[in-house]
Amino acid sequence: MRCAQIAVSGLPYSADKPYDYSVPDALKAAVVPGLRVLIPFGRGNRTREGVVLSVSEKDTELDLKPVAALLEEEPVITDEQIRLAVWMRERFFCTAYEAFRAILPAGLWFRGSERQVRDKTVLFSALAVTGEEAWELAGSKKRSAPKQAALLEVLAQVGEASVPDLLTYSGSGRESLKALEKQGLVVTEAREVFRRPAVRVTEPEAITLNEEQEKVFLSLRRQMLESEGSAALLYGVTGSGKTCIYIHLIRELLERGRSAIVLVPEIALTPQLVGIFTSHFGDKVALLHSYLSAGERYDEWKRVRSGTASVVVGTRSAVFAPVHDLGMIIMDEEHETSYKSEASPRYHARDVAKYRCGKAGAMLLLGSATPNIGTMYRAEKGDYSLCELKQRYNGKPLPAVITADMREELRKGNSGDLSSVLTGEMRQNLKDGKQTILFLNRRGAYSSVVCPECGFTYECPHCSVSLTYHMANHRMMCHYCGYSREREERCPECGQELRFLGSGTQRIEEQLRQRFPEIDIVRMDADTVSLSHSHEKLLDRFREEKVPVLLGTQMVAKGLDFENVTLVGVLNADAGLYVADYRARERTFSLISQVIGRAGRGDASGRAVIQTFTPENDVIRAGAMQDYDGFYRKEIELRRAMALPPFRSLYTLTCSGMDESATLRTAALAAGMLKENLKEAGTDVLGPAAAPVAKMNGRYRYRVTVCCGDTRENRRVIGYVLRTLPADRRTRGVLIYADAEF
DNA sequence: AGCACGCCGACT
DNA sequence: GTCGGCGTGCTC
Repeated sequence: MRCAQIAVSGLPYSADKPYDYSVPDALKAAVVPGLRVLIPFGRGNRTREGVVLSVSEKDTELDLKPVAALLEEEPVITDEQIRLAVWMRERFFCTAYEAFRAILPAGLWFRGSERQVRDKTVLFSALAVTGEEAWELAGSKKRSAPKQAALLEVLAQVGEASVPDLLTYSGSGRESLKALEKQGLVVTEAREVFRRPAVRVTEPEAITLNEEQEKVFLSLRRQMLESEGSAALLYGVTGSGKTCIYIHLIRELLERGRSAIVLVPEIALTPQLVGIFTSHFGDKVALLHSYLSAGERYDEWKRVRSGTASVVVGTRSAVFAPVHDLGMIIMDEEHETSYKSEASPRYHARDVAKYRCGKAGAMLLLGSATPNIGTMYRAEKGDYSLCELKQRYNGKPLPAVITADMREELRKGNSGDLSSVLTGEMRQNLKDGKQTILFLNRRGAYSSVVCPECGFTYECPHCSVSLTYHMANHRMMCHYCGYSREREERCPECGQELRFLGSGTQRIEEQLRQRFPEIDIVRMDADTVSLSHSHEKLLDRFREEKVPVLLGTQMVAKGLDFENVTLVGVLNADAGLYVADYRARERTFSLISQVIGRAGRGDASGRAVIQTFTPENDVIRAGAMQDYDGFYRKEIELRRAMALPPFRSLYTLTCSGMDESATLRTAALAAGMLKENLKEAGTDVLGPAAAPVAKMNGRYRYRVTVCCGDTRENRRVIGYVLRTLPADRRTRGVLIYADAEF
């Protein structure tokens, strides 16, 4: 009898394994590995999707269920991709089916089944009256229809917004919006939102390499052509021309009929890069990222698969692009955290890239000005070759860095968020007609409210975090679950007047307006970006209207080039440094470095002001001096001493459940099982401990951390715990998953 | 994870 | 007498 081993959809990790099905004679010819099929599953025999992993002949007349139907005539999944999925399952503790979902574009999964790929539209609401009229109406509706008033207030501020955003920010329901539409105050229309972003094709500048670049290029070229399956680190300061080298290398590959994948951390923030690649390689470039609709992504994916496109530029998931004859994977800004997936499969693009390059005989090229500590260590050890670019192009100097001691400011009676040093420099810039970028570290980017008398704060009822204040809707909101409530003037516990704590971008904007009442400011944070639906619109305004100040979070720190920016400020350099995460120091360092790199990219020499409460901190000091090497030396010794990655792998098991004691009990059981089964010397099982956000969406979260060698046997034990524990009645209602770092 | 089967309480 | 509560165990 013909049998097919099938990876089944919708299973938890604990039930995931190949399931045997019989292949009816009529389907015998078509059922081959890689084919997606429909199969009956479970007692109810409900239809599920599956992927054929292998096909075999078995004489045992087992009572197998038959494959019900085929989802396609020819398999879309290659043998290579099946092996990749199996590898991912073993390494990242996901089901095989989840791995396939990551490997293939979303659009593919909907074809043939009931869901269809359609043009994605989103409802947008806009004011049908002027902003002033809206404000007035909002005032008069405050009593009779507070929800409508809230909607009008938000719209008066932003003009228009998508309906989901609008409802979230105003805390109102669809009914209130309908009422406003009926009154003719608001118009709502469906709009296509995910058009393929028009690529700004820059003129294909002549990219001649300078002496240093030429040397690096030649050495990488030799490695690429001669030692297949190897990896290299291109360590180059911001503006040293890494992109030029990428282009020259890709050109060499294309001449030999091979393909390349270029990974970038966030495509919306690197439009220039996409433009440059398109200008050099034209139609050979395919773009793969999450801002494309499922249909568009599917089309680009097909161009890659057919071999029409041989240069893929994309974000994390583009590491799976099915290019023909892969010759190189480039990971630009390889230290960026967005390369790690936070949902199952919890993979790091670097690990997948390494695997694929090894199998395909391709070169993995990691580029960064502040390499990941593990990457630099491997380069030092000789696992990766190391190429260094030290010169900034045109010999532009790095900005002068000034550290502002915020304790000193406090002593001088300045309790605001802007140091006198920074405002002084800003004043100078305004006089010179130059622009300034102010950067607020994410940790401090939102403001909460506190009672100075009794310490009361608003907490989310579902998550163990404080609610933060949002100017757009004047409401207190939870960043994890979206819960919102109104803010009171006085403390509900003791009646004292409530005060703001932390410095939201909005609050800093207020302080800026007080100091510089005459100037225009572009604020770029999660709120303004989601309401305007674009980073680019905000950045264009900053660039083209030469707005004096850009104030924002993380996103302003990325690879943006502004000729006229000569001053950058990091408002809270040390926020995020003192958190319970061994990567905090590394992240803070690269953040500071990156921000400093933003200044002085034009002709005038730049300055950077680093505000901190701990100017003596070694990370801050190394960051301010742009001393990656010094930072790396110290950090790698710390890691060695504590036996953290890259010296050992780190596996985090997270348990989450509605019942706190059951969740903790499950974590303790997991810790016990791990300790019992991981006998290898140099293995540590830590915890259980409450996760940094101990409660999210009503679920308590406890973690167990395992530090051990990167071995198959260790992963087998962890997999065993993940499969066994859910069957234990003491863990009822508790979810368990694991996350790996190598 | 779903989903059926099972064995106990309050209803026509 | 039955409808339905969710605890238990399995899925080729």
